Amino acid sequence: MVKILQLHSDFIEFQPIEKEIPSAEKCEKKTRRLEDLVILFTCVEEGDTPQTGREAINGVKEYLEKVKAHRILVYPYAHLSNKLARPSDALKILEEMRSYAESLGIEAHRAPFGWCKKFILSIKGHPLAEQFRSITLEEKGGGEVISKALKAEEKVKSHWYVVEIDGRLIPVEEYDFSGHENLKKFADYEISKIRIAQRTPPHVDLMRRLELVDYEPASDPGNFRWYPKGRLVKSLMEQFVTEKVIAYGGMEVETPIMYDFEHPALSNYLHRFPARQYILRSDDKDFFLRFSACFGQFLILHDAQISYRQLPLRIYELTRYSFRREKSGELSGLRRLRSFTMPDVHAICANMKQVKEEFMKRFQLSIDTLEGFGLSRNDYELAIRFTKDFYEENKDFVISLVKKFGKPALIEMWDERFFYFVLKWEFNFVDNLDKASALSTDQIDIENAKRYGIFYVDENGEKKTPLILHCSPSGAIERDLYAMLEKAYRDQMEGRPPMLPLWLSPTQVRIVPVADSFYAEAEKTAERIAGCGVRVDWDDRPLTMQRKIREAEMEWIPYIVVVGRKEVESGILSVRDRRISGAERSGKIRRMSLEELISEIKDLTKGKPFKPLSLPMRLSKRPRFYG
RNA sequence: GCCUCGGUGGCCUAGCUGGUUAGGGCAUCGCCUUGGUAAGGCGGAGGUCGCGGGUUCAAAUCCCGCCCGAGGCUCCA
Repeated sequence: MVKILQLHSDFIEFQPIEKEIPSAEKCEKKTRRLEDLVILFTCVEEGDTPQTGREAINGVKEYLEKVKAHRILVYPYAHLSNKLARPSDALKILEEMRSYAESLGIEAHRAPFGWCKKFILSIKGHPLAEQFRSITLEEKGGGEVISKALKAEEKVKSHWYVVEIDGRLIPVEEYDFSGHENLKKFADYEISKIRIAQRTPPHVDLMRRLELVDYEPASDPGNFRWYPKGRLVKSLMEQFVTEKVIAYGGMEVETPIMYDFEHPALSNYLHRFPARQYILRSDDKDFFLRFSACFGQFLILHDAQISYRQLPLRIYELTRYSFRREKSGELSGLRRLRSFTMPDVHAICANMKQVKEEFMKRFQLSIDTLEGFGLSRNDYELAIRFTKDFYEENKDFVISLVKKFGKPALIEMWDERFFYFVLKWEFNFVDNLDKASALSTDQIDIENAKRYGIFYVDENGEKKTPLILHCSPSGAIERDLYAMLEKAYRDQMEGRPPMLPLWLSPTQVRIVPVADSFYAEAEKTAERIAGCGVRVDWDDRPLTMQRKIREAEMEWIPYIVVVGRKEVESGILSVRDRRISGAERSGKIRRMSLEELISEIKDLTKGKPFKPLSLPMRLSKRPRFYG
């Protein structure tokens, strides 16, 4: 097996110092310098042949094209193996590599063999600059140390289509996107990866200004602090998804956030994603922080006694948190974090027929969940990704998803299966910077039941391996909030009042007394409303009424109630309704009784979770957390 | 990780072709104002100008190194 440490470098300088073996090559002891090249620290093992060397160079050539380099240096490097080839064979193969490379039009150099050399080198910093390869003839490309999954992904050949609701598959480049501008943006983002924006995403300013969430400089990047209002909103969102999933039949569990690196069932799964976890050392054991809820649930299912009678069987956890150590440059506000909250419901199914039925239910569940966050089908785009084989056998099923969705969808088709799933779909949100990211998703997993030893017993008493569906009906909660804030920003830009859905607004009703002589009345009103299960506060600060209204508007409070002499005398409230556009400002004021206001709010928030306000009801008692 | 941009009281920011006590706005504190649907007035306090080094008579300002952040590339189970 030829092993190569392959380094895309700015330069190398090397100088032979003394012979290490008697058969060392003849050479001058002077320093040589080469610039802008790929260095191949190469180790030749027993059994390698010149053909192995040529094969290695074929791989190198592909790489050179990718990184746009033209020069290589074959540098003998014995330290990559403990079963080295005989020096004479090794030298022959190394020279073969050099000359073969030259025959391919590559400028190829070789460092002298058998010498102790000193060297200085500078490696370029891009992601592909450092690679390790090992080449054997029997198994082309096999035995590579770098992640198989990441490798596989590079090789994946994708074919892109848009599918119409009538089932026609149209190659993306031929599709007429008029009337589907958002889908166009999404497709552009996915395929051509055009990204221009050079500004902070709008939701980042909003999340801080509204005192919802903020960066935490004392933590690792991508780990956020949640202020009281943000925690309240997030907690309601979490509760909402959980209630939805339980109604669908999910059994909620809770599992550890860290797992043993060496656990046999996990290591296999894990080694597909090297260097992306947080590692935690405790005594002399290494743990990783989970990057999804799969582990805990699969381990529970592994130990469970499951009968075919119980299928489909749904198991659910909302992870707070899942951890993914994304590269620092990939992080972006609430859109992409290193720790995030993820509802994850798995269903184990006996067969494809059951999978299909279950899949449709979860598709609807996901639509309903996003709907609850105020995201309608106009706000996101469907992508469906599958292998060619799966599509050929299940065309109707795939099309039925699109039909149910009711809009054309983006299709990615793979020639072969490189992942553990044969089909997945996502709902993708496109933000104000034209960047897309996945919210809800579901996958058909045909691999992990076996990997984790999950079985059910069928009607004949035989152990069977099920299929597993992985669904997050909302996607990461943080990302839902990101989508809501981005949507609100867009509303504002287009002249509509930005706001969160009523059931998620931290303050639903703000009472503003006209003067401090009405403070007692304001407080009484607030308390009556609070007693009915509505989040209400009142502004007792020494400010003008106009000022208080302005600040309430800037907090996106849906109902602002002014209390003064008129209201006390008539018993009718003056309610400023945020949903009524500011164009005809006087139209914003609605006259209604306390009971009418409360029943309107109850009505509009029906079926959604409620939590009481977790801040003092008197504004003067609240600290300012940001700004 | 690389590239680009940035870091000035809690927040936003002026100053940055080097030169008085670093200027303003918001918030905070105090006083006045008691108001009818998006900013009432006056005053006070609050600053290691990210960190370290260098150049200079003199550095927030110029140079070097580092730290942190954002965006882009890449990546996205």
